[in-house]
Amino acid sequence: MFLGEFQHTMDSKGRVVIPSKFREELQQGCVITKGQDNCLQILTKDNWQNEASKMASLPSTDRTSRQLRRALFSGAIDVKIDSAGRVQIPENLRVYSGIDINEDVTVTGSGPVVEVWSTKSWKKIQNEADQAFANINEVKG
Amino acid sequence: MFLGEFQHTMDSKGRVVIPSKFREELQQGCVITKGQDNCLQILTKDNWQNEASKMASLPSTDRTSRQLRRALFSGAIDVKIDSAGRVQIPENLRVYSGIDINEDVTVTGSGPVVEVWSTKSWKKIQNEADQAFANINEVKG
DNA sequence: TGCAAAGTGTCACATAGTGTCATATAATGT
DNA sequence: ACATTATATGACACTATGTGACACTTTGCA
Repeated sequence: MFLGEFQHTMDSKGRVVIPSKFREELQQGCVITKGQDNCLQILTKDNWQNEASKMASLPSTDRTSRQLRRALFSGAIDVKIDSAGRVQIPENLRVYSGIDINEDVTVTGSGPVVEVWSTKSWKKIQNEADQAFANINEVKG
Repeated sequence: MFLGEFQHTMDSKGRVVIPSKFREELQQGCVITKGQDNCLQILTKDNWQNEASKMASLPSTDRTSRQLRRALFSGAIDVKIDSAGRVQIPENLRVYSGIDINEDVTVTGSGPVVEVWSTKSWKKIQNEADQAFANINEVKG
């Protein structure tokens, strides 16, 4: 279970530090994929296998299934954490997430997955999320 | 399992670089075929055997099956990766995929196969694919 | 046989990616 | 508060990869 919010920067070579609290779970291999709202998701190997196997069972004769498979696999990449606790984010995922070289990055624990955001996008999303959370409490309260 | 998206160009002699991450799995021989939606597919030898035998077992009484089979077998060619990590794409497959000499090529991992696209076509398909993917996630979420 | 076109092999350069280290900053325990 | 440890980040050297160039080989055809 991943929890918390961490500020980092993407270095000049396109690498991002994984918060030390998350490393143990991710150390033996993890997969980065495109997530919702232009964030990136980091999944453990097990978690990824799970997602991927769902795809394998879909028929390749069906256009939508093919498209799903393409989106999932082409948007994913398996990475390993280097000795300084960083992972390399490939070009296409940098573009997708809007994280440029030397820019601020927010890494969040989001239960079963880790999410990586450009800090700009994160701030927007966070406002929305907080708002939604506050409203729910009002209703319940 | 092939993952990721890579930009290359077709050189003046009709060759395309295979991303280094894919080479190990393909090094001991692979087959290029026509794929769906005007992409090209690169399969490992094993995977190809598998596909081929599926095709062979389709009823030859069915017109669609015959067409599929012709496309698959007549469009297929086995290639080897040269010392610079490239494969030669024959004329007929270049035409089929719409990849011209010196043009941009997108190579994607799509689970069990590698797909090769003219970057133009890929951009179109990718939009559709991302859409399909986003919809699924919303339903799940 | 010679010529033209297509394909293959090799090399060198530029750049992107990787590994490592040193310093700066933050977290932790006493 | 202080010392100690862990973590983050920039710098930089090194390696791997991608690309263009070019020469050589093969093929098809006049």
